[in-house]
Amino acid sequence: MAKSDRRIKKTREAIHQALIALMAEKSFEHITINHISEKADLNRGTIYLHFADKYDLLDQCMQARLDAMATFCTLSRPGEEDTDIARSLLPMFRYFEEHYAFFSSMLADKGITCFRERLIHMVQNGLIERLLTEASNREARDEVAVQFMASAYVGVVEWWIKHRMPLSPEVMAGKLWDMLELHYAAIRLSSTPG
Amino acid sequence: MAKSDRRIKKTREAIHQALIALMAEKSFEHITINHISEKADLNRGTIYLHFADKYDLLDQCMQARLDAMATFCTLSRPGEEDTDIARSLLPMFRYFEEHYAFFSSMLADKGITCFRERLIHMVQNGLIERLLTEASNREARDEVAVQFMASAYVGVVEWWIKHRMPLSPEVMAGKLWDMLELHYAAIRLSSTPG
DNA sequence: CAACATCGGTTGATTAATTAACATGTATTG
DNA sequence: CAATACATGTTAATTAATCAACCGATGTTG
Repeated sequence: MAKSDRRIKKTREAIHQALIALMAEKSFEHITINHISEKADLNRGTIYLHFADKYDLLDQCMQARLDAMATFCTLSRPGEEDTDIARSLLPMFRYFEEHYAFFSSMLADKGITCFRERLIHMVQNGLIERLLTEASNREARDEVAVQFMASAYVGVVEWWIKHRMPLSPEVMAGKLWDMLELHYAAIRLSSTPG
Repeated sequence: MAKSDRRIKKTREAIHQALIALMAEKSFEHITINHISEKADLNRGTIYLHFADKYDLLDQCMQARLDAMATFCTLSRPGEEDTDIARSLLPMFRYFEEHYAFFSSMLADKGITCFRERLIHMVQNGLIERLLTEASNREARDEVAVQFMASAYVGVVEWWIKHRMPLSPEVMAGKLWDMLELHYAAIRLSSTPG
């Protein structure tokens, strides 16, 4: 990762933004390197200085957005060691709202299958596991329960984005948190009876 | 004018936009080259590759906006040889509305005196003279009348911008055109009596 | 007064982006 | 089929932007 040169950051971001903009117009398979270079106002060869092909570009673009989302969620949480994912939900929905064009394209494009899996994976590692590995039940983590909650989580997010965000981030964060908490309480009850 | 390299255009535009953004925050005299380079996300030395100092930058920035405004007004006029400035008024007000931040800063900053003069000069050359030099009275142009109408024109624009655009571009274009036409008719009557 | 900070302007070495060509493949079309 | 038009990668030479210094001036602060 060559760092500390503004040109690299600007160029990569311009290419990313061009791809995102084009994906709002047409499907990923119909987008060409020429289109991207024209939209980004860059020489076509410049793209190959940073990306092997358009699939590599899509891969890096996805990962960059997901990483940015993750840092955005953790950074905008004042309570540090709370391991409270409730505070992460609202920033996450706000991030989705802010980058609606990107996530909507990613979820709508039939040719892109890995994005949803990545999102689930990120939710698993970053959020759900924190909840299920609290001090009380750190040793008794249930992989199936993690998968269950992460899938439900992402499913709700997907519904919200595909339906053009009919509810506010605040309402969505509240609803999702209520359901997660409800299920979490049920897990605790069933695993430690009496 | 070194042309045909995208980097030059992008860099110059980034510096221009940084200056415009900073002028919305503080007066021109309090803006430093450091501020501009930080806001534009450029190396400080890069600015000196394009501009002698911040005054040269302001000069070029002003001229670029005024030139863009002129071409925008003429380009968005379908009727070619009509010499009808009425069609230019609405695009002009729309251009002002679009670049409100820039023009508002330029007119508000006490340290900038040449901008209003340039605007008047542009209105004179580009618009008013067309009106007053029609076939009927091409030889009998009145310099005082030109100055009169151009000043009135710019004064109306200045009022509109300084008052935060309280009326729509359509209404403003209509009002200004009515007043110009009224005065023009009066001139014709007084110069060719009977 | 001396130490310190900041800005303006310049410079040299380095790195990235640009242009304009390649060669190749793949459709489309007359 | 031949011609045409694009799209994909790659390349060499050129140019622009970057970084990290430098210097002198100016101004602040202890």
